[in-house]
Amino acid sequence: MNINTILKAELSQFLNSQYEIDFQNIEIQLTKKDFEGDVTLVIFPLVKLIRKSPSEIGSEIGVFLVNNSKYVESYNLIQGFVNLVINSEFYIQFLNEIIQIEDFGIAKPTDSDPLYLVEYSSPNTNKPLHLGHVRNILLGYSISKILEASGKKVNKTQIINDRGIHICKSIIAWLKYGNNTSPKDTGDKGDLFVGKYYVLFDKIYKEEISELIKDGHTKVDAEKNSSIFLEAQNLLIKWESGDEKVIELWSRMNSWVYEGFDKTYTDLGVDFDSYYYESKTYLLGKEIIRKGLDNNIFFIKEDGSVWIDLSDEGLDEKILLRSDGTSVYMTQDLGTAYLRYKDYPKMSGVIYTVGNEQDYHFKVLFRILNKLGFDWSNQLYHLSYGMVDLPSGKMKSREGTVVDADELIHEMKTNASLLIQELGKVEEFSIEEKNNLSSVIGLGALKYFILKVDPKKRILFDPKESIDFNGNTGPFIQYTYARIQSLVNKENFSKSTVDHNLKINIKEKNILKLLTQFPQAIKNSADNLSPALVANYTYELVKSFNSYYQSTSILKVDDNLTKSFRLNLSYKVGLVIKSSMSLLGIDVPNKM
RNA sequence: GGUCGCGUAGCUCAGCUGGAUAGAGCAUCUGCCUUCUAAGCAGACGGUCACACGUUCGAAUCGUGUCGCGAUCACCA
Repeated sequence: MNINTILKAELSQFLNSQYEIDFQNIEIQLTKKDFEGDVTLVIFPLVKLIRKSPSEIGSEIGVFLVNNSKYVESYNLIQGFVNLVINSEFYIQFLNEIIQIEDFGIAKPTDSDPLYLVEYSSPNTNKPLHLGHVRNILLGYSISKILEASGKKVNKTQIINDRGIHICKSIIAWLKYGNNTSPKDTGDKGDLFVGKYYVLFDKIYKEEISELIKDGHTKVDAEKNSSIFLEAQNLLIKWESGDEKVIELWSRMNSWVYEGFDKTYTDLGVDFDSYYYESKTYLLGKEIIRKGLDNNIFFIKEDGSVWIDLSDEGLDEKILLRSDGTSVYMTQDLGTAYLRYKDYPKMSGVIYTVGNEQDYHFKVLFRILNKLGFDWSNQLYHLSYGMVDLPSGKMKSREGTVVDADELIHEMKTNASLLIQELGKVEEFSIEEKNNLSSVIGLGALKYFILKVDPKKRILFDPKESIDFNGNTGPFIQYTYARIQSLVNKENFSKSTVDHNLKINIKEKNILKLLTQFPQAIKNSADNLSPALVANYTYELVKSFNSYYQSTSILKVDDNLTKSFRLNLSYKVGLVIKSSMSLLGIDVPNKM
């Protein structure tokens, strides 16, 4: 039951009978604050068609709707805007309708719904996850949930960058200085353990370079001739040739890293349905390039490297295979894309959650796939998001100026825990309950902080200033949910049908108005690939409810009908908050 | 230099496909806990929507240009 569609139908009936015009696109929007009314019709578009003044048309429509529509109580006309007051009956009917639907607004996709692959996280296996990954992971996970809620089947996936020179660097440093230890020996988290050797490699590499420069080499020359670098390069060649010892070592180190990543994913409350590995797709990429060469889509330069020329499309030449025949980033991505469509032939699209520093890369990737004649190339979307910057500038893993994901999660929980103690609301909680609550609130704050911002905007994160727990934050929303649970539990509430003739007040109407918009909010969020829309919707609803909560004694009325209505309303708001937060991957506590 | 993105209150951000007097939070100030949880509520203060021109009944929103910030244009990933 949607008031907009009802009104549109009634209006087009009016226009048909009075003026014999068929006009479907009547604009209906929410009435602004400070004006009386619930919804507003913008009648300027009709002025030209009907050739009457806005005020004439407006009052004709207003009178018609008041007389003919079951739900329009009154109207007022201001400068070409017809504000309609919708009656209590509509809202109560609406509430009665949705109270019966447990997951109001949330679709449950079936096998017949279109399938989308959402790729996110996509880490390198040579170092731990950092704040940038956290934004990526939260965005990807949330958008998967939102797509599902809007009726699409989703397969959450990642491409794991498990091969290449960067892993070889960690391996070399470990071989030289690792004394054959494993994360178990040192007690480190696996990804952290391997990351340490990556940092160590870089340190030695830099030392060797400056030595070589001292000895008279140029910088470029020194970079190419550093012995540790040559060792890493040599290792990569051995890896590509399938050297058993190297492969064994490589997969052992990777497995440490995966263990570490899994821990972080669990902490963040995200998961995946499928995994792709570059080590398994880069050869396929090479094959595709060979075919492209046969079809003259690519060309070979004198040194043997393979390129594509996109200069006629405003892009430039792009390398696809190095002169030594080894693959580059693009090679792997071509292979991965192809493999995915082989695995899921009926797929309706792939969404790549990758930072905006790679906008150009994806533009080129999609163009190449198109040139290769894959008809699915226009179903690929790059969900591009802005970088997370620190006050000191960009995060650089090699320089150690990164905010480590695990540390950040830990810190958020600690801060939440301190606040819980301070507020002293949970003294009767067990240690376990307190820990759980700290985790829910700390993570809620972190997730909401990141997701409420438009993905394409960059975020400035100051590690010194911890994320807020007041105002437009995750904990604020969680708090409101907890209050509602408290009401519901206190009364042993069970849902019921509310009497049609009850009159509702302004605040109740505002809340119900917002509830009617929940499905639309999800749809907008899915269409724009932006969890921020869901986040902001939730905040509006929560604010509105809080105001109601504070000004109305929800439980303290003599009239049982009114009390029942208030409880039903509160209960439903609670459910919508919960659904909405779950689309952001945020849990809500029953008590806090 | 080319391309892409961003620029809204002191700070952090909303503002959906153009609509009325541009909205929140933080910070500052004023009230409100013997009343369902004060992580809250009500209010005050705070704006040349970077700038200019254009499109039209109407522009923060669309177009062009200028300025500022960022990203990118590698035999790195």
